[in-house]
Amino acid sequence: MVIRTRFAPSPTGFLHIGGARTALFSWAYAKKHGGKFILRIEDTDVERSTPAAVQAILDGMHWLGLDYDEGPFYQMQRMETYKQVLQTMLDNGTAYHCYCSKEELDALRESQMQQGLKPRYDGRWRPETGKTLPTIPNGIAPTVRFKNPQTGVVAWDDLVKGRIEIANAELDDLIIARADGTPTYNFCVVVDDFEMGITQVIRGDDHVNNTPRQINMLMALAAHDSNLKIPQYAHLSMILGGDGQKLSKRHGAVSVMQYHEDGYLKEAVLNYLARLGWSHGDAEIFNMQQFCEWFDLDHITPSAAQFNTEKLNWLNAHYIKEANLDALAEDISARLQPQGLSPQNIPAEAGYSYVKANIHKGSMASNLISAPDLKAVLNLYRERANNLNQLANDVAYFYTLPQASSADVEKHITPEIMPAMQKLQQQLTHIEWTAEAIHQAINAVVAEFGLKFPKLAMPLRVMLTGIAQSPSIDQVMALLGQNETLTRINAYLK
RNA sequence: GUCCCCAUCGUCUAGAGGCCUAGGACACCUCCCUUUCACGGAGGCGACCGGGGUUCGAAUCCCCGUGGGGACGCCA
Repeated sequence: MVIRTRFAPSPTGFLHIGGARTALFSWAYAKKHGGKFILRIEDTDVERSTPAAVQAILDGMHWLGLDYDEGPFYQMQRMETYKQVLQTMLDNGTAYHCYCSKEELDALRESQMQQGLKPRYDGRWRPETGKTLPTIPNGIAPTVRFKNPQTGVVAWDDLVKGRIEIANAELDDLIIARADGTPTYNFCVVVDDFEMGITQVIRGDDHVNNTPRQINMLMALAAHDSNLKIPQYAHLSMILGGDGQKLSKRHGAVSVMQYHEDGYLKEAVLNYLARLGWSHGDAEIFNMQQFCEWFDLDHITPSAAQFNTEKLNWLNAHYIKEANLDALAEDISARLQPQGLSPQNIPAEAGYSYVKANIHKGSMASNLISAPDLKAVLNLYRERANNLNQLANDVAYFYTLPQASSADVEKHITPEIMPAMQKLQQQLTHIEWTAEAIHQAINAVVAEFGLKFPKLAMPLRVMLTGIAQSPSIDQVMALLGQNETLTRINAYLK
């Protein structure tokens, strides 16, 4: 049997982290078994569905690389099918018209709640042999309800939660078509999962309660269609926010694209999500190919998982170190643009001063030199970064003049070290511009003045990078370039 | 309220009756490395919700509590 899974989001908002994990698991399950992954947009709620949300979902999936084999299918374009099935059910008596008004239903619910009962439809329009139905009121368009069995139990072996049984007595006759004739969610899901040949329904925990109703409908349909097979169900428990609270629009339910903007690599997000609720022994770091080979439903935890940004950061750091340098440079370059810095677009011959002229409107000296190569810079910095925005921020001083804080200047650039700095500056003018030679030059001055290395390295950091933390200062200088290094030092020597 | 689900370090998890003195990872702490900050390396702290069973033996199975969550829409 060919495995067919689907991801069926409703386009009422962006693709959030929970939806992304559901999609990831469905996708991986299909990949693992050489099956098909189908994308279906559940847009039957005309009020809340928007084209923008559809696009947001598509964008999110595209960013993560969750490609689908079929679809996207839009339920609103499948109306004819639903109407046909609806008519069939009406004809064969598995569904019926209900003329209750919303007000009537609300009143019913309220009184049931007050009596401490489970709110449910009381079946007043449910046809029964020997029962007289109320008189059909004027001016009320009826809804269609599914005639749910009233006795017995519905049961299924949930692929993550195990066997679940629910008494039919707990279920009422749900509305499957609105007064305006449009079908509702539970009905469309049933028709689509059947017609699209879905073999495993992998979805959120919040659908557990819908499952018995859907199975009942499927069975009603099956009675008239021998091809129908009931899919297997796997219900994923939810992802909680870092504080253990449920994620919601107002509570940290961030769009998956937000992670992109916030400086995360898709590899990190994917790896993190894969480990949230699923495990493969002690494996923590693995790529999607590996994941697809390992993935199974047996190792999904049935309990809810809390989102932990710290661990995501750790994975992000790992993938930044592993990233392809060209791709990384492209990404960082894009993150530098908003700051007016575009290292990759600088004409080689224009060089570094070109950038400065554009940023500082000519306020800097304009020695014509080359801007430091972004890839080389990133290679030096990626080891210490766990976020792309942070990384972009860290390397920005290579392309624009840094502004040191007065605290750092006071602390490190003391009058006492100025003679040594002066000497170093002179030495720097006539050496070969390599990290090694620079290192030797600093060492020589340090020895001559009886200092410790950091005594000179720290002020250099502040002068050159604007802050007191950086990679090896000799390497920074080598990359910054001789002219720019001297220019920045001179600015402090006056 | 009713029904359903869940329960191992702070967090993500391993664990399918003896391999458990409960393993790994993130975070945290200590030390090492060191040219600052990071990276990295080595250690450390730290959990089976409670109570009853079943069994020679239970984190693992059963029951009851407790706690948490979900669902009860002409939303999906």
